[in-house]
Amino acid sequence: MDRHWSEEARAIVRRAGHNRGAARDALIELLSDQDCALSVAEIETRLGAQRPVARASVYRAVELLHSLHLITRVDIGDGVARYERAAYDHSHHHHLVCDSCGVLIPFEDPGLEQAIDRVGAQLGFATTEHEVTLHGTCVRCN
Amino acid sequence: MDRHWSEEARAIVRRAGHNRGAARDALIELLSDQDCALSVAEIETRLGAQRPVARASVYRAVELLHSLHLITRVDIGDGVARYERAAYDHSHHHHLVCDSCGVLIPFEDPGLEQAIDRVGAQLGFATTEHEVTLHGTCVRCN
DNA sequence: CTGAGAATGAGAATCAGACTCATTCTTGAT
DNA sequence: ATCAAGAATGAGTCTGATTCTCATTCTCAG
Ligand SMILES: [Zn+2]
Ligand SMILES: [Zn+2]
Ligand SMILES: [Zn+2]
Ligand SMILES: [Zn+2]
Repeated sequence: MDRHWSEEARAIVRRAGHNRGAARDALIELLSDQDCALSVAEIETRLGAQRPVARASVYRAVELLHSLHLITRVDIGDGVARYERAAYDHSHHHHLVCDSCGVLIPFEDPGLEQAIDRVGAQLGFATTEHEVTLHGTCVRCN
Repeated sequence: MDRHWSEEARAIVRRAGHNRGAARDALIELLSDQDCALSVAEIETRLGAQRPVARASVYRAVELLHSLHLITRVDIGDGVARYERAAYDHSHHHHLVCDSCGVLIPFEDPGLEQAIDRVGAQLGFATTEHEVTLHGTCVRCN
């Protein structure tokens, strides 16, 4: 899906002083093909279809990629963290969660982003990242 | 702090068909005195100072109050859910989390709320609740 | 006052995520 | 190409939050 992202991600990881590793490379490749967030369990399962990868390695990899701002963490309140690749231009989406069927719907909204930027600036808070999640019922469920 | 809220909360719980219980009443009383969110562990400790309350009871109570929209759940990404009372007029605040010192700073922003309402409406999504969290460094830490 | 049903308490069971350490892989240097 | 040092990985263990179970206690309508 996004070949450029996976190349860039590997380059940034190396520049940060890390050796290359099969598990992390496979994870980067997997995330580059996704349009929305995956949980660690989902990542582990999908990678395992090709070559088994230890859970600890998945956690280590997402932690590193997240600390380098290469992926964003999505928390929809079910106690399971999800991760998805971040765009270089800081463009990103947020999520609607249907509490009835559990579907995760991504959306983008410039007006919302502006409002968030304004809030951080007003309070003198150096915002590095933000999370927005809407809960409710989707069109099919209501 | 907000006597009206605790009375209203108990009335709504009863109307929903639940008997009264000492543990839940104590929890409601505690939350009515708070300005911002508390974790289950914090609730348990503070209640225990007066009369021991089982952890399971705290979890049951916050689950019920949350399902009745009497409290809102705040998830700042540290794996610990926090809860705070909700206002009747649906007014509420969101949070800034300092990733350096961990402080939780509440804020209100009408413009942000409008942007969120607009998004849900545009996508035909019946929004019941939403969560916004900004991460970064606070004034003292940056 | 009583009984049915609800709430509570204590502890076990789950589950996500963090940690440990022995083994394997990368990579710069020889 | 070879080697050693340091990094990454895998398998399993450990922790901490949340959920589940069930016996006991409490609430409240009758
Ligand atoms: Zn997404
Ligand atoms: Zn955003
Ligand atoms: Zn708050
Ligand atoms: Zn809001």
